[in-house]
Amino acid sequence: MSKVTIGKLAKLAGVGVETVRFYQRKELVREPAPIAGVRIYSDDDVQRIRFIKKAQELGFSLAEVKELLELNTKPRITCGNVKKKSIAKIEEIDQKIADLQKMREGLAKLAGACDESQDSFRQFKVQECFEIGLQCEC
Amino acid sequence: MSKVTIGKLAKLAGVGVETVRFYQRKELVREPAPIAGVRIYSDDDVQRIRFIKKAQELGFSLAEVKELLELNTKPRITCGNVKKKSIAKIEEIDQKIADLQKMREGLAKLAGACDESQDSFRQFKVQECFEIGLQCEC
DNA sequence: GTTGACACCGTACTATGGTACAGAGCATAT
DNA sequence: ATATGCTCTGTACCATAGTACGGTGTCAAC
Repeated sequence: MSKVTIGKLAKLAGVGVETVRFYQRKELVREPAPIAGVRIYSDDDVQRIRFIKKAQELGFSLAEVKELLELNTKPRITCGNVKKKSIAKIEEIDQKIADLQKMREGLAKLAGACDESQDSFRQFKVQECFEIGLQCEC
Repeated sequence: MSKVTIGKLAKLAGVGVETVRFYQRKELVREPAPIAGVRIYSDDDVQRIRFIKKAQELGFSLAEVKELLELNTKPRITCGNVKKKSIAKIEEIDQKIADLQKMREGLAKLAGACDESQDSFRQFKVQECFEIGLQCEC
């Protein structure tokens, strides 16, 4: 359990110092009591920031990430409440996975058409490519 | 193939008129030549905007969405180039899916712990919950 | 004992992705 | 013929998520 200052924390988590402070202002990351004027952080804080970045890349806003994190950390939250919210989040995630899979399929078809004749490549059309909307005139 | 004006287009796609115009300025959506001062849109445009919104929810920025869309629409792009880029995007998508699955797993464990005794619920700990960083003190 | 590398705090600026007018024109319903 | 509802162009404003910076303090090395 490494004890580090904010600079090292930021580096370990792959963000800037200013970003850490920003997350603290937003109450996404805790602000330990300063010891002799300096705040000391642990591995947990590194993990937490990494989680924030990951979740963001997956399309969650900071507000949503905060909600996710609070599932775990809010002291007053009840068991049933946690369960309900967890399940709602799982459903959201399942939807995202399904959408990503659709997108993946479309891109795979597009890549596949590139292997065929120029002719079939040229005849490649939207509808076969992505039901969700890419247009193709290759 | 319905022919609609911008208001209907926006409604069908589930966005505001101003958002459509914004996408046009960003060259994400075409701007048809006006007929008697009014632009007419088709189903393809609806689909395209829906795709943009979907991709955004999945964590792609508008710049990335533009790239995705241009895989299909750029006239000068070569077959090999399309293939290479498609495959790169597919890998990105696979990573996102994997991350979402990890997150899903963690949430499922959290929800599961709520079913067990108060005691096991209380003993629930970070490490078992999310390797990627949620903290639990339930 | 001063120079450098951090830490701290606060404020200001930036980029992305919209959202909201203001002012003008057409079109059709009353 | 005029009011309502839409279109058009343009500019200005907004929230989110950082990023940068100025001024201060402390400690450690040289």
